[in-house]
Amino acid sequence: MECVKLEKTDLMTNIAAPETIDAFFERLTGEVDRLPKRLKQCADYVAANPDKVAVSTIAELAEAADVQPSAFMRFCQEMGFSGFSQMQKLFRSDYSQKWPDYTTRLAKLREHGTDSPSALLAEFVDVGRASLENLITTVDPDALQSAVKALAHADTIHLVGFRRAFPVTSYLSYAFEKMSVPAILHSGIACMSMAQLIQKQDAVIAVTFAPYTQETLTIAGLAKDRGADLVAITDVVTSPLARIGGTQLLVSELDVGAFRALSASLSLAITLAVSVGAARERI
Amino acid sequence: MECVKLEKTDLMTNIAAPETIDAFFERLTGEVDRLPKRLKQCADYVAANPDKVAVSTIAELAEAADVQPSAFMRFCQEMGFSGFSQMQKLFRSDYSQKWPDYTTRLAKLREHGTDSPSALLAEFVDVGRASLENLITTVDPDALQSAVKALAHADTIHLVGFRRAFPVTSYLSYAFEKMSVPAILHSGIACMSMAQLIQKQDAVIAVTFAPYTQETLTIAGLAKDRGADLVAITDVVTSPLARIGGTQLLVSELDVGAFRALSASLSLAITLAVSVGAARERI
DNA sequence: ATGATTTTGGAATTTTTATTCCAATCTGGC
DNA sequence: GCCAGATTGGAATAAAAATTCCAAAATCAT
Repeated sequence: MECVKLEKTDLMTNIAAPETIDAFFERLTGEVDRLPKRLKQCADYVAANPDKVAVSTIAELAEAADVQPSAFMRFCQEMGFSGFSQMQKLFRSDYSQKWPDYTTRLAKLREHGTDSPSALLAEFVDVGRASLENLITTVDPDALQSAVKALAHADTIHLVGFRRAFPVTSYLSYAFEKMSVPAILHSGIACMSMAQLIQKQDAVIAVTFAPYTQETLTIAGLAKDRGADLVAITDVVTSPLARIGGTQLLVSELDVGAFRALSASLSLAITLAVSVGAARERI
Repeated sequence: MECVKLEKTDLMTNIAAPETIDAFFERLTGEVDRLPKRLKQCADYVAANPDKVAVSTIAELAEAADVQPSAFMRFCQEMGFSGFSQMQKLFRSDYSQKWPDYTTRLAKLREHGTDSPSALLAEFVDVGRASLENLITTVDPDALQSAVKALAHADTIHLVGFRRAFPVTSYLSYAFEKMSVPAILHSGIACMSMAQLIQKQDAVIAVTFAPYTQETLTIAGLAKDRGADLVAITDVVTSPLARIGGTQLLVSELDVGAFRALSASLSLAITLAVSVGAARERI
């Protein structure tokens, strides 16, 4: 392995920068032996702490690797980047890879006219997978546990969620029925409110995502006033539903264009239902 | 080293900055109602994308939240920080914690206790992902294409699916309504059949999985007899629904115990809806 | 409507951070 | 031990980012 150096154009000696983290590490492994001491220190540090690169300044990294900032800079260039900033950009985007910008991706798909149904399906599958992965970080195990507890002790469980949230509540309704757990699906048929059915010893599962459905908020508020337990399934902490109180279960679902996947919400719902069903058997 | 301004005590503006992400969100929840429009936009964006805060500049975040950088700055101060940098520091320290990958986090959820709700959640998430991956291979692109074509040319689209399939049809109903596509959800309310509404020029999306719902099969058969187009979403080729004819879209959903995930079916449904919506616009 | 008060957008300023440069220091071959 | 080339440290500079400031716009109470 002799080092071939192209002295030619000292200007553009750029051997394309790695475009993925994998490519970066591949290159790093190949190069690490022929790096001088200080640069090797950088390599070792980055290999051991890849996550730090995204959120630190070059000075911090240099200090942590026990090296001068300029040395770290040279390391970045040695790896094919124009400098630290470019390398950091790669590390930052790799993290957000789980949160890609599907909205613009879809727009791109559209303008190319290649929006075949199967391409769209691939998008939704991708988004669904990402949402599911995300679900396990946004849902707090303790909150889930206490939601189950509250629901297991309720006389009757009320299911409240309309429009986009209706698939979630209707699925819950199906699951509870199958397990003989007394649950009422607030269906909104004939615009009749079933809110007055909610008793103190009952519990309510309310589901709504932005833009929030007023009716759901109203019923949830009413339930809280009556002293019923409330389990709120919504998207973010700033959601009006989350602020009513009760146990919050947060699901941030990604969307493709104007439509949100429901995979994560449904998975959370069925988990809740099955856990409650099991818990009630034990009582 | 923090210089705490104490001279101007016009308000209790010197509340200590949140020291954990949880404290931050708690504060955010309490404060969000007080915030004016632009600042609330910041709050919503941060609540929905906490991860982005760690790896973006204030300008990037401001743009994403559709706000001026100075507004975002004010938001940070409103939350008790001296400025954006201090707030970012908090988010950055939290960032490293959640770097472990999907598999690791999943394992962590599982070890919470075998029959705990979170273990079950891990299970459903896993199964959902697998179902989604499977979906890509089981759905035939040509079948999907011709389903879209049939639905795009229909006068009215009828949505038929009960019990476990009802979340799918109700979601379709929501999506079609949003896109102003004429669709009727056969709800089965009061056991009234809406089958007689189906006309020759209409199309029917029928959804049922084992054990198949008789009512769905009946309506699908009737639709076929009348000469309406039929799109069948079901699990296997041997399903009685598939044997009625029409375009088949097969979804093999995995299950956890007695309960099947719905992620794949929902994703297929929304794909169908969006494709049909787009196709009808082009006509 | 009217004026007072809050909120906002955008440019100006300050601070921080990345990058370059070069002299000092190593290293290995003779 | 000396030289040539490679490597390093640290100061100097450039670039980018955060923060402040203030006039314009919006909102509110009267």
